[in-house]
Amino acid sequence: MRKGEATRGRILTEAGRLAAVNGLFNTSLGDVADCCGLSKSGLFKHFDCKEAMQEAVLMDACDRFVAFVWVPVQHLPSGRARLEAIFERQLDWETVENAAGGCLIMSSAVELDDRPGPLRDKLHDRLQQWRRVLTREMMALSDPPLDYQVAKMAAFEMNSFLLGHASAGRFMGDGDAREAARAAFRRLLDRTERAD
Amino acid sequence: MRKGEATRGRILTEAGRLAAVNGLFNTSLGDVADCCGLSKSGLFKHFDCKEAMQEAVLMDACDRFVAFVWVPVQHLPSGRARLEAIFERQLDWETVENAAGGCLIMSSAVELDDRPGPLRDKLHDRLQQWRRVLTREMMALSDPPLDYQVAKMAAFEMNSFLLGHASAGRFMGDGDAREAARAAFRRLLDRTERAD
DNA sequence: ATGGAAAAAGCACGATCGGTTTCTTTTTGT
DNA sequence: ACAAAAAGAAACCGATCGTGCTTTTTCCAT
Repeated sequence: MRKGEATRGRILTEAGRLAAVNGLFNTSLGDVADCCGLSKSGLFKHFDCKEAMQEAVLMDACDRFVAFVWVPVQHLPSGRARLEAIFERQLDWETVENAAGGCLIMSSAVELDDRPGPLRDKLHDRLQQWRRVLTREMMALSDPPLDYQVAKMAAFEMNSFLLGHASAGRFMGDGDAREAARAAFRRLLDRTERAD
Repeated sequence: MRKGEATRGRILTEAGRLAAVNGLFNTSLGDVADCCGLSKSGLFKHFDCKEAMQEAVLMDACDRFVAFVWVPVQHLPSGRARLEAIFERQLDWETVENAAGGCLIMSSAVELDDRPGPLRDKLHDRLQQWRRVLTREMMALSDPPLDYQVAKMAAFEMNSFLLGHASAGRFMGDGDAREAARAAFRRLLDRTERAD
Protein backbone atom coordinates (compact mmCIF):
# COMPACT_ATOMS: atom_id res chain seq x y z
CA MET A 1 0.00 0.00 0.00
CA ARG A 2 3.06 2.25 -0.25
CA LYS A 3 4.42 1.60 -3.73
CA GLY A 4 1.11 2.74 -5.14
CA GLU A 5 1.46 6.13 -3.51
CA ALA A 6 4.89 6.52 -5.04
CA THR A 7 3.81 5.76 -8.60
CA ARG A 8 0.74 7.88 -8.13
CA GLY A 9 3.02 10.76 -7.27
CA ARG A 10 5.16 10.04 -10.30
CA ILE A 11 2.07 10.03 -12.47
CA LEU A 12 0.97 13.39 -11.10
CA THR A 13 4.25 15.15 -11.78
CA GLU A 14 4.70 13.53 -15.19
CA ALA A 15 1.12 14.25 -16.22
CA GLY A 16 1.54 17.78 -14.95
CA ARG A 17 4.56 18.25 -17.16
CA LEU A 18 2.68 16.94 -20.20
CA ALA A 19 -0.41 18.98 -19.42
CA ALA A 20 1.67 22.13 -19.13
CA VAL A 21 2.90 21.61 -22.67
CA ASN A 22 -0.16 20.17 -24.40
CA GLY A 23 -2.94 21.51 -22.27
CA LEU A 24 -4.94 19.74 -19.62
CA PHE A 25 -7.61 18.53 -22.04
CA ASN A 26 -5.21 17.64 -24.76
CA THR A 27 -3.18 15.10 -22.82
CA SER A 28 -4.16 11.51 -23.49
CA LEU A 29 -3.89 8.73 -20.97
CA GLY A 30 -1.66 6.85 -23.37
CA ASP A 31 0.88 9.65 -23.50
CA VAL A 32 0.97 9.91 -19.74
CA ALA A 33 1.35 6.15 -19.43
CA ASP A 34 4.22 6.05 -21.90
CA CYS A 35 5.90 8.95 -20.13
CA CYS A 36 5.69 7.08 -16.81
CA GLY A 37 6.74 3.74 -18.22
CA LEU A 38 3.35 2.28 -17.38
CA SER A 39 0.62 0.62 -19.33
CA LYS A 40 -2.53 2.56 -20.04
CA SER A 41 -4.68 0.53 -17.69
CA GLY A 42 -1.99 0.17 -15.09
CA LEU A 43 -2.07 3.90 -14.86
CA PHE A 44 -5.83 4.14 -15.05
CA LYS A 45 -6.36 2.10 -11.91
CA HIS A 46 -5.03 4.99 -9.86
CA PHE A 47 -8.02 7.18 -10.70
CA ASP A 48 -11.73 6.75 -11.16
CA CYS A 49 -11.87 8.44 -14.55
CA LYS A 50 -9.96 10.89 -16.65
CA GLU A 51 -11.50 13.93 -15.05
CA ALA A 52 -10.47 12.66 -11.62
CA MET A 53 -6.91 12.45 -12.87
CA GLN A 54 -7.08 15.95 -14.29
CA GLU A 55 -8.33 17.23 -10.99
CA ALA A 56 -5.60 15.41 -9.08
CA VAL A 57 -2.96 16.77 -11.44
CA LEU A 58 -4.24 20.31 -11.07
CA MET A 59 -4.52 20.18 -7.29
CA ASP A 60 -1.05 18.68 -7.09
CA ALA A 61 0.27 21.57 -9.16
CA CYS A 62 -1.40 23.99 -6.76
CA ASP A 63 0.19 22.22 -3.81
CA ARG A 64 3.59 22.39 -5.45
CA PHE A 65 3.04 26.06 -6.13
CA VAL A 66 2.34 26.72 -2.47
CA ALA A 67 5.33 24.65 -1.42
CA PHE A 68 7.58 26.47 -3.87
CA VAL A 69 6.38 30.04 -3.48
CA TRP A 70 4.75 30.35 -0.09
CA VAL A 71 6.49 27.98 2.30
CA PRO A 72 10.02 29.37 1.83
CA VAL A 73 8.90 32.93 2.61
CA GLN A 74 6.82 32.12 5.65
CA HIS A 75 9.71 32.67 8.01
CA LEU A 76 10.12 36.25 6.79
CA PRO A 77 8.17 38.96 8.59
CA SER A 78 5.17 40.35 6.76
CA GLY A 79 6.01 43.43 4.75
CA ARG A 80 8.19 44.49 1.88
CA ALA A 81 10.83 41.80 2.30
CA ARG A 82 8.30 39.03 2.18
CA LEU A 83 6.48 40.56 -0.78
CA GLU A 84 9.68 40.84 -2.75
CA ALA A 85 10.55 37.26 -1.91
CA ILE A 86 7.13 36.09 -3.05
CA PHE A 87 7.48 37.95 -6.32
CA GLU A 88 10.92 36.54 -6.90
CA ARG A 89 9.82 33.00 -6.12
CA GLN A 90 6.92 33.35 -8.49
CA LEU A 91 9.22 34.58 -11.25
CA ASP A 92 11.31 31.49 -10.61
CA TRP A 93 8.24 29.30 -10.62
CA GLU A 94 7.50 30.30 -14.21
CA THR A 95 11.02 29.78 -15.46
CA VAL A 96 13.15 27.30 -13.57
CA GLU A 97 10.61 24.97 -12.04
CA ASN A 98 8.41 24.83 -15.13
CA ALA A 99 11.04 24.93 -17.80
CA ALA A 100 8.89 23.18 -20.38
CA GLY A 101 5.35 24.30 -20.92
CA GLY A 102 5.07 27.17 -18.51
CA CYS A 103 2.86 27.28 -15.49
CA LEU A 104 0.13 24.64 -15.56
CA ILE A 105 -2.04 26.69 -13.24
CA MET A 106 -2.01 29.67 -15.55
CA SER A 107 -2.63 27.72 -18.72
CA SER A 108 -5.39 25.73 -17.03
CA ALA A 109 -7.05 28.93 -15.90
CA VAL A 110 -7.15 30.04 -19.53
CA GLU A 111 -8.38 26.63 -20.65
CA LEU A 112 -11.08 26.45 -18.00
CA ASP A 113 -12.29 30.01 -18.10
CA ASP A 114 -15.44 29.03 -19.96
CA ARG A 115 -15.88 25.43 -18.93
CA PRO A 116 -18.11 25.29 -15.89
CA GLY A 117 -17.61 22.23 -13.74
CA PRO A 118 -15.88 20.96 -10.63
CA LEU A 119 -12.45 21.43 -12.12
CA ARG A 120 -13.03 25.08 -12.81
CA ASP A 121 -14.55 25.60 -9.39
CA LYS A 122 -11.68 23.97 -7.52
CA LEU A 123 -9.04 25.95 -9.37
CA HIS A 124 -11.09 29.09 -8.90
CA ASP A 125 -11.13 28.56 -5.14
CA ARG A 126 -7.39 28.03 -4.93
CA LEU A 127 -6.64 31.10 -7.00
CA GLN A 128 -9.00 33.29 -5.03
CA GLN A 129 -7.40 32.07 -1.84
CA TRP A 130 -4.01 33.06 -3.21
CA ARG A 131 -5.31 36.49 -4.19
CA ARG A 132 -6.53 36.99 -0.65
CA VAL A 133 -3.11 36.08 0.69
CA LEU A 134 -1.46 38.60 -1.62
CA THR A 135 -3.89 41.33 -0.63
CA ARG A 136 -3.28 40.64 3.04
CA GLU A 137 0.48 40.75 2.51
CA MET A 138 0.11 44.00 0.63
CA MET A 139 -1.81 45.54 3.51
CA ALA A 140 1.08 44.70 5.80
CA LEU A 141 3.36 46.87 3.69
CA SER A 142 3.02 49.78 6.08
CA ASP A 143 2.10 50.36 9.71
CA PRO A 144 -0.74 51.09 10.26
CA PRO A 145 -1.96 48.64 7.59
CA LEU A 146 -2.89 49.91 4.18
CA ASP A 147 -6.50 50.47 3.25
CA TYR A 148 -8.07 47.28 1.93
CA GLN A 149 -9.02 48.78 -1.42
CA VAL A 150 -5.57 50.22 -1.94
CA ALA A 151 -3.98 46.88 -1.11
CA LYS A 152 -6.35 45.07 -3.46
CA MET A 153 -5.39 47.41 -6.27
CA ALA A 154 -1.71 46.85 -5.56
CA ALA A 155 -2.25 43.10 -5.55
CA PHE A 156 -3.97 43.43 -8.90
CA GLU A 157 -0.96 45.24 -10.32
CA MET A 158 1.43 42.73 -8.81
CA ASN A 159 -0.45 39.86 -10.39
CA SER A 160 -0.58 41.73 -13.70
CA PHE A 161 3.18 42.08 -13.79
CA LEU A 162 3.58 38.38 -13.20
CA LEU A 163 1.22 37.65 -16.06
CA GLY A 164 3.07 40.18 -18.19
CA HIS A 165 6.31 38.45 -17.36
CA ALA A 166 4.96 35.08 -18.41
CA SER A 167 3.56 36.49 -21.64
CA ALA A 168 6.62 38.50 -22.62
CA GLY A 169 9.19 36.01 -21.43
CA ARG A 170 7.69 32.72 -22.45
CA PHE A 171 5.77 33.36 -25.61
CA MET A 172 7.42 36.50 -26.94
CA GLY A 173 10.89 35.32 -26.03
CA ASP A 174 11.79 38.65 -24.53
CA GLY A 175 14.99 38.19 -22.57
CA ASP A 176 14.43 41.37 -20.57
CA ALA A 177 11.02 40.26 -19.33
CA ARG A 178 12.28 39.27 -15.93
CA GLU A 179 14.04 42.55 -15.36
CA ALA A 180 11.06 44.49 -16.65
CA ALA A 181 8.66 42.75 -14.29
CA ARG A 182 11.02 43.18 -11.37
CA ALA A 183 11.48 46.88 -12.05
CA ALA A 184 7.76 47.48 -12.45
CA PHE A 185 7.11 45.65 -9.19
CA ARG A 186 9.75 47.61 -7.26
CA ARG A 187 8.25 50.88 -8.45
CA LEU A 188 4.82 49.62 -7.40
CA LEU A 189 6.08 48.88 -3.89
CA ASP A 190 7.83 52.24 -3.71
CA ARG A 191 4.79 54.29 -4.52
CA THR A 192 2.46 52.12 -2.46
CA GLU A 193 4.66 52.54 0.59
CA ARG A 194 4.94 56.26 -0.02
CA ALA A 195 1.21 56.78 -0.47
CA ASP A 196 0.70 55.02 2.90
CA MET B 1 -17.22 31.46 -56.94
CA ARG B 2 -18.85 33.89 -54.48
CA LYS B 3 -20.93 31.68 -52.23
CA GLY B 4 -17.78 29.85 -51.23
CA GLU B 5 -16.19 32.98 -49.84
CA ALA B 6 -19.28 33.69 -47.77
CA THR B 7 -19.41 30.28 -46.12
CA ARG B 8 -15.67 30.36 -45.62
CA GLY B 9 -16.14 33.54 -43.66
CA ARG B 10 -18.93 31.98 -41.65
CA ILE B 11 -16.70 29.02 -40.88
CA LEU B 12 -13.91 31.30 -39.66
CA THR B 13 -16.08 33.26 -37.25
CA GLU B 14 -17.90 30.19 -35.99
CA ALA B 15 -14.71 28.19 -35.60
CA GLY B 16 -13.16 31.17 -33.86
CA ARG B 17 -15.98 31.23 -31.38
CA LEU B 18 -15.62 27.53 -30.68
CA ALA B 19 -11.85 27.74 -30.45
CA ALA B 20 -12.10 30.58 -27.96
CA VAL B 21 -14.14 28.34 -25.68
CA ASN B 22 -12.58 24.92 -26.21
CA GLY B 23 -9.11 25.85 -27.32
CA LEU B 24 -7.65 25.87 -30.80
CA PHE B 25 -6.45 22.28 -30.63
CA ASN B 26 -9.50 20.98 -28.88
CA THR B 27 -12.01 21.96 -31.54
CA SER B 28 -12.94 19.14 -33.86
CA LEU B 29 -13.96 19.53 -37.45
CA GLY B 30 -17.23 17.83 -36.62
CA ASP B 31 -18.10 20.42 -34.00
CA VAL B 32 -17.32 23.27 -36.35
CA ALA B 33 -19.32 21.64 -39.12
CA ASP B 34 -22.35 21.14 -36.88
CA CYS B 35 -22.09 24.71 -35.67
CA CYS B 36 -22.11 25.98 -39.27
CA GLY B 37 -24.84 23.64 -40.45
CA LEU B 38 -22.42 21.92 -42.80
CA SER B 39 -21.24 18.37 -43.24
CA LYS B 40 -17.75 17.49 -42.13
CA SER B 41 -16.51 16.97 -45.65
CA GLY B 42 -18.39 19.95 -47.00
CA LEU B 43 -16.50 22.10 -44.55
CA PHE B 44 -13.22 20.35 -45.16
CA LYS B 45 -13.11 21.36 -48.81
CA HIS B 46 -12.44 24.96 -47.78
CA PHE B 47 -9.02 24.14 -46.35
CA ASP B 48 -6.12 21.88 -47.21
CA CYS B 49 -5.91 20.33 -43.78
CA LYS B 50 -6.85 21.03 -40.21
CA GLU B 51 -3.76 23.05 -39.46
CA ALA B 52 -4.53 25.30 -42.41
CA MET B 53 -7.94 25.94 -40.92
CA GLN B 54 -6.46 26.71 -37.53
CA GLU B 55 -4.08 29.17 -39.12
CA ALA B 56 -6.88 30.83 -41.04
CA VAL B 57 -9.00 31.10 -37.90
CA LEU B 58 -6.15 32.61 -35.92
CA MET B 59 -5.17 35.11 -38.59
CA ASP B 60 -8.81 36.09 -39.01
CA ALA B 61 -9.00 36.77 -35.27
CA CYS B 62 -5.90 38.95 -35.55
CA ASP B 63 -7.45 40.88 -38.42
CA ARG B 64 -10.63 41.41 -36.42
CA PHE B 65 -8.56 42.57 -33.48
CA VAL B 66 -6.85 45.21 -35.61
CA ALA B 67 -10.16 46.30 -37.11
CA PHE B 68 -11.74 46.54 -33.66
CA VAL B 69 -8.93 48.11 -31.65
CA TRP B 70 -6.65 49.93 -34.04
CA VAL B 71 -8.72 51.23 -36.93
CA PRO B 72 -11.17 53.28 -34.82
CA VAL B 73 -8.34 55.15 -33.05
CA GLN B 74 -6.28 55.93 -36.10
CA HIS B 75 -7.97 59.27 -36.63
CA LEU B 76 -6.87 60.43 -33.16
CA PRO B 77 -3.53 62.21 -32.85
CA SER B 78 -0.72 60.19 -31.32
CA GLY B 79 -0.43 60.74 -27.61
CA ARG B 80 -2.40 60.24 -24.47
CA ALA B 81 -5.85 60.43 -26.04
CA ARG B 82 -5.02 57.72 -28.52
CA LEU B 83 -3.40 55.52 -25.90
CA GLU B 84 -6.43 55.75 -23.66
CA ALA B 85 -8.69 54.95 -26.58
CA ILE B 86 -6.59 51.91 -27.44
CA PHE B 87 -6.72 50.68 -23.87
CA GLU B 88 -10.46 51.17 -23.72
CA ARG B 89 -11.03 49.38 -27.00
CA GLN B 90 -8.90 46.49 -25.84
CA LEU B 91 -10.88 46.23 -22.62
CA ASP B 92 -14.00 46.10 -24.78
CA TRP B 93 -12.44 43.49 -27.03
CA GLU B 94 -12.10 41.12 -24.10
CA THR B 95 -15.63 41.61 -22.83
CA VAL B 96 -18.20 42.68 -25.37
CA GLU B 97 -16.82 41.37 -28.61
CA ASN B 98 -15.66 38.05 -27.17
CA ALA B 99 -18.47 37.41 -24.74
CA ALA B 100 -18.03 33.64 -24.77
CA GLY B 101 -14.59 32.17 -24.39
CA GLY B 102 -12.49 35.27 -24.03
CA CYS B 103 -9.88 36.43 -26.46
CA LEU B 104 -8.81 33.73 -28.88
CA ILE B 105 -5.49 35.43 -29.46
CA MET B 106 -4.60 35.36 -25.81
CA SER B 107 -5.68 31.78 -25.21
CA SER B 108 -3.89 30.64 -28.36
CA ALA B 109 -0.72 32.35 -27.20
CA VAL B 110 -0.89 30.27 -24.04
CA GLU B 111 -1.69 27.13 -25.99
CA LEU B 112 1.10 27.65 -28.48
CA ASP B 113 3.80 28.84 -26.14
CA ASP B 114 5.59 25.52 -26.29
CA ARG B 115 4.52 24.20 -29.65
CA PRO B 116 7.01 25.25 -32.27
CA GLY B 117 5.61 25.45 -35.76
CA PRO B 118 4.22 27.83 -38.37
CA LEU B 119 1.17 28.60 -36.27
CA ARG B 120 3.23 29.73 -33.33
CA ASP B 121 5.54 31.74 -35.59
CA LYS B 122 2.73 33.58 -37.35
CA LEU B 123 1.01 34.52 -34.11
CA HIS B 124 4.34 35.52 -32.63
CA ASP B 125 4.94 37.90 -35.53
CA ARG B 126 1.55 39.54 -35.23
CA LEU B 127 1.91 40.01 -31.48
CA GLN B 128 5.39 41.44 -31.76
CA GLN B 129 4.16 43.84 -34.40
CA TRP B 130 1.43 44.99 -32.02
CA ARG B 131 3.95 45.41 -29.20
CA ARG B 132 6.02 47.63 -31.47
CA VAL B 133 2.96 49.75 -32.22
CA LEU B 134 2.24 50.17 -28.53
CA THR B 135 5.84 51.12 -27.77
CA ARG B 136 5.79 53.69 -30.56
CA GLU B 137 2.54 55.15 -29.28
CA MET B 138 3.97 55.27 -25.79
CA MET B 139 6.97 57.22 -27.03
CA ALA B 140 4.62 59.82 -28.49
CA LEU B 141 3.25 60.48 -25.02
CA SER B 142 5.45 63.52 -24.59
CA ASP B 143 7.30 65.99 -26.78
CA PRO B 144 10.20 65.43 -27.27
CA PRO B 145 9.48 61.68 -27.53
CA LEU B 146 10.13 59.45 -24.57
CA ASP B 147 13.26 57.37 -24.39
CA TYR B 148 12.78 54.04 -26.15
CA GLN B 149 13.56 51.94 -23.08
CA VAL B 150 11.19 53.95 -20.93
CA ALA B 151 8.42 53.58 -23.50
CA LYS B 152 9.07 49.86 -23.78
CA MET B 153 8.74 49.49 -20.02
CA ALA B 154 5.50 51.46 -20.07
CA ALA B 155 4.18 49.28 -22.89
CA PHE B 156 5.07 46.23 -20.81
CA GLU B 157 3.05 47.56 -17.90
CA MET B 158 0.15 48.49 -20.16
CA ASN B 159 0.03 45.00 -21.58
CA SER B 160 0.29 43.54 -18.09
CA PHE B 161 -2.76 45.42 -16.94
CA LEU B 162 -4.73 44.13 -19.88
CA LEU B 163 -3.70 40.58 -19.03
CA GLY B 164 -4.55 41.24 -15.41
CA HIS B 165 -7.95 42.48 -16.47
CA ALA B 166 -8.63 39.37 -18.49
CA SER B 167 -7.49 37.12 -15.66
CA ALA B 168 -9.37 38.88 -12.89
CA GLY B 169 -12.49 39.67 -14.88
CA ARG B 170 -12.98 36.55 -16.90
CA PHE B 171 -11.73 33.71 -14.77
CA MET B 172 -11.96 35.14 -11.29
CA GLY B 173 -15.29 36.83 -11.93
CA ASP B 174 -14.13 40.05 -10.35
CA GLY B 175 -16.65 42.73 -11.25
CA ASP B 176 -14.21 45.52 -10.43
CA ALA B 177 -11.55 44.24 -12.81
CA ARG B 178 -12.33 46.77 -15.49
CA GLU B 179 -12.15 49.70 -13.12
CA ALA B 180 -8.97 48.35 -11.54
CA ALA B 181 -7.23 48.00 -14.89
CA ARG B 182 -8.37 51.43 -15.99
CA ALA B 183 -7.17 53.08 -12.79
CA ALA B 184 -3.81 51.33 -12.94
CA PHE B 185 -3.38 52.41 -16.54
CA ARG B 186 -4.26 56.04 -15.80
CA ARG B 187 -1.71 56.16 -13.04
CA LEU B 188 0.84 54.63 -15.40
CA LEU B 189 0.21 57.36 -17.96
CA ASP B 190 0.35 60.05 -15.28
CA ARG B 191 3.74 59.10 -13.95
CA THR B 192 5.15 58.34 -17.39
CA GLU B 193 4.16 61.79 -18.62
CA ARG B 194 5.56 63.38 -15.49
CA ALA B 195 8.86 61.55 -15.68
CA ASP B 196 9.25 62.87 -19.25
C1' DA C 1 11.46 -17.00 5.59
C1' DT C 2 7.51 -17.94 3.43
C1' DG C 3 2.91 -18.32 1.86
C1' DG C 4 -1.00 -16.01 0.72
C1' DA C 5 -3.91 -11.82 0.45
C1' DA C 6 -4.08 -7.52 -1.62
C1' DA C 7 -2.36 -4.14 -4.52
C1' DA C 8 -0.29 -2.89 -8.84
C1' DA C 9 0.67 -3.53 -13.52
C1' DG C 10 -0.09 -5.87 -18.08
C1' DC C 11 -2.85 -7.50 -22.07
C1' DA C 12 -6.49 -7.48 -25.10
C1' DC C 13 -10.78 -5.65 -26.43
C1' DG C 14 -14.81 -2.63 -27.77
C1' DA C 15 -16.86 1.56 -28.68
C1' DT C 16 -16.20 6.09 -30.15
C1' DC C 17 -14.39 9.90 -32.31
C1' DG C 18 -11.21 12.58 -35.16
C1' DG C 19 -9.03 13.85 -39.64
C1' DT C 20 -8.94 12.57 -44.34
C1' DT C 21 -10.25 10.63 -48.95
C1' DT C 22 -13.33 9.30 -52.68
C1' DC C 23 -17.32 9.57 -54.95
C1' DT C 24 -21.80 11.56 -55.77
C1' DT C 25 -25.34 15.10 -55.68
C1' DT C 26 -26.91 19.75 -55.51
C1' DT C 27 -26.29 24.54 -56.38
C1' DT C 28 -24.51 28.50 -58.81
C1' DG C 29 -23.03 31.78 -62.30
C1' DT C 30 -23.05 32.86 -67.16
C1' DA D 1 -28.39 24.64 -70.23
C1' DC D 2 -23.95 23.48 -68.99
C1' DA D 3 -19.60 23.64 -66.81
C1' DA D 4 -17.67 24.56 -62.49
C1' DA D 5 -18.08 25.20 -57.74
C1' DA D 6 -20.03 23.88 -53.41
C1' DA D 7 -21.91 20.69 -50.34
C1' DG D 8 -23.17 15.93 -48.85
C1' DA D 9 -22.73 10.59 -47.99
C1' DA D 10 -20.21 6.96 -46.77
C1' DA D 11 -16.29 4.93 -45.44
C1' DC D 12 -11.16 4.32 -43.78
C1' DC D 13 -7.65 4.44 -40.48
C1' DG D 14 -5.62 5.65 -36.52
C1' DA D 15 -5.91 7.21 -31.82
C1' DT D 16 -8.25 7.41 -27.48
C1' DC D 17 -11.20 6.46 -23.46
C1' DG D 18 -12.66 3.16 -20.70
C1' DT D 19 -13.29 -2.13 -19.19
C1' DG D 20 -12.78 -6.76 -17.97
C1' DC D 21 -9.60 -10.38 -16.99
C1' DT D 22 -4.90 -12.11 -16.00
C1' DT D 23 -0.39 -11.88 -14.23
C1' DT D 24 3.18 -10.10 -11.43
C1' DT D 25 4.79 -7.70 -7.43
C1' DT D 26 4.51 -6.06 -2.71
C1' DC D 27 3.61 -6.56 1.98
C1' DC D 28 2.31 -8.60 6.23
C1' DA D 29 1.16 -12.44 9.47
C1' DT D 30 2.39 -16.52 10.73
